[in-house]
Formats: sequence, structure tokens, C-alpha cells
Amino acid sequence: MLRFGLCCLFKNEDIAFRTTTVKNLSTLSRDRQLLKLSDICLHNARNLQVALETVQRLGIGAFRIMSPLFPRMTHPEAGYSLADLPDGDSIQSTLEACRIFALNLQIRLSFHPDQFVVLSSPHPAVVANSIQELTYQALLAEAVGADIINIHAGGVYGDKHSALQRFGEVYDVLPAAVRSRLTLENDDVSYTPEDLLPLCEQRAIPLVYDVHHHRCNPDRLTIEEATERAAVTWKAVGREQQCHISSPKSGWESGTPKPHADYIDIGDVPDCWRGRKMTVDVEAKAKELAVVRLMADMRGNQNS
DNA sequence: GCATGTCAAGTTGTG
DNA sequence: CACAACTTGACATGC
Repeated sequence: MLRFGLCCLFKNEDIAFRTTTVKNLSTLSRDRQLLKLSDICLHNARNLQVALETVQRLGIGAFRIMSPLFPRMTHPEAGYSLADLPDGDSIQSTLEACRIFALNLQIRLSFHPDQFVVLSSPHPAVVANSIQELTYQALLAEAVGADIINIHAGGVYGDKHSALQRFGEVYDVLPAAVRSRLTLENDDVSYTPEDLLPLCEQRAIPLVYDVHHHRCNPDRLTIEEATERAAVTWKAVGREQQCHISSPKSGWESGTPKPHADYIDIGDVPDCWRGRKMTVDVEAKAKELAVVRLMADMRGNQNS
């Protein structure tokens, strides 16, 4: 019943995504910039298709798409839209092919914007940039049929309550394409499931429960309670629950359990997750090898 | 060729 | 008080 997901990259498969920097682009004329960006975006869209085919072949049920699939798209100077690119039409139709493939083979797609997206920030410019970035990811999500754009609550600024209140106010004015996909995840330093659940329940925002973060940054909730209360936030919007799993690189007893290990120790998978209908994104350095091994371990463990 | 340093953005915690 | 960690690799540069 559990569906396991791969995050962004492959270890052994020959699938790579290209990128570029603003610094590099700034040495080129605008025409040259758009030519280069067009090459990269087409390459990445085609590789996304290969990635989905590979994920399918390996029996993996979900895939997280790397944020800079179209690099620098929202940058104030270097930014662009697909319509600006010479291969814009091919890129668009490749994304459509990805959407159909994922839909037919039931591969669940998601996005996870990085740490610069902060809706709780007291700085209006930070929030404005964040909304722009989310809007870009929603455009991509719409094109490929991804139902999740997952973010953290952001900074605390000395007062969690007012930070979450700011988050809620910004959430209410997000474009519908963003709001319908946005999910919140507990993080490993600031916001626990207990912190986020009231906001999630009040505004019908699904909670992505990261059990590794919860173990690093615990609250009064047990893993069972957090899993179940998170499940309710997904049921409320009629969608399949998603959780995250990872194992600590240096063991739980070390001073720094936060860095991710190459593989998942099956002992780190909560017992109460077994048999549930949900997606579990595997955050492990060995990437698809870790997902495949975990799926095999789960099957073996079930029989014993 | 291969090693190395750099890359848009925010926030927190460490050294 | 400066800087690394989040996660991680691709790319340009210089030997």
C-alpha cells in the first residue's frame, strides 16, 4: 500500500540535469542567453521524461522534481518565460508528454522549493520573491501534473505565533494554482508538527510529516499521533497523504543526527506506517538505489 | 584531462 | 561576528 518516492536525482542511472548561473549568463547578449537557456530547458524537460520512465522501470511510485528544472526563470535580470525561448513549443510539449506518462502510470509528482522561499518573513521583498518562485513552480506543476508544492514554515524571528500568523495571511492571497498545491512540512530546527497542525487544520493545508525531522526536533506528539493528525489534514482535502523518511548518517547517538545517510535503515520506518495508503519520499544519498533497497527490505520484512 | 572554486535568493546555530 | 549547514551538482577556470 505504501508508495515510495525518489527525490530529484539518480546515483547510478545516466540522467543529469543541466543548469547555469546568472554570472555566466551576464557575459552573453540577451539572444545568446535565451539560446543557452532554451538548450538547457529542453535538455532538462527531455531528461525529466527519461527520469519518469526510469522511475517506472524500477517500480518507484513517486518522483520529486528538482526546483531549477528551468534555471533562473524568476531572476529579476536573467528571468524569462517559455514563450521567450526558441524551443519553447518543444519544451511545452515535452512537459505535456511527461504529464500524460505520469498520469497513465500513476507516478505521483511533487516539488520542494528550497530555503529561499519564506512566506513567514517580516520582509516584504522576501515574501514577494517567494510568491514569484512559487508561482513559477505552480506553472511547472500544472504542466506536468504535480499535485504537491511542499515548503517549510520558514524563520521564527523570535515569535513563532506571529510568524505563523504572517504565513497564514500570505497563504490567503496566493494564486489559486499555488494554494491548491501548497503543503507544509515540519523542519529540523524550528517548526514541529504540533506547531504547524493548528494552521494546517484551520486553512486546510496538508501537513507533510517528516519523521526524521520530528526525531531531530520533537514535540509532545508521538510518531503515531503526528502521523494520524497529519493524515487527517490530507483526508480533509481528499488527497493521498505524503510523508518523508531518512536515516541519520552518523547514527542517532551521535551529536549530529541530521545529515542523511546513503540508505534507509528499515528500523527507522515507523511501524504505524505499514499498510497505510500513502506516499513516502525517501531522502537518502544513494538515491534510487536506496529506494529500491528499502522496497525490497519492506517486502522481506513483511514475510518474516 | 583533472582539480578546484563558484553559484540568486534566507535563516539559524555554531565556531 | 563571520560563516557553514540546509541539498547537491554542474560549470567555468586554471593547472
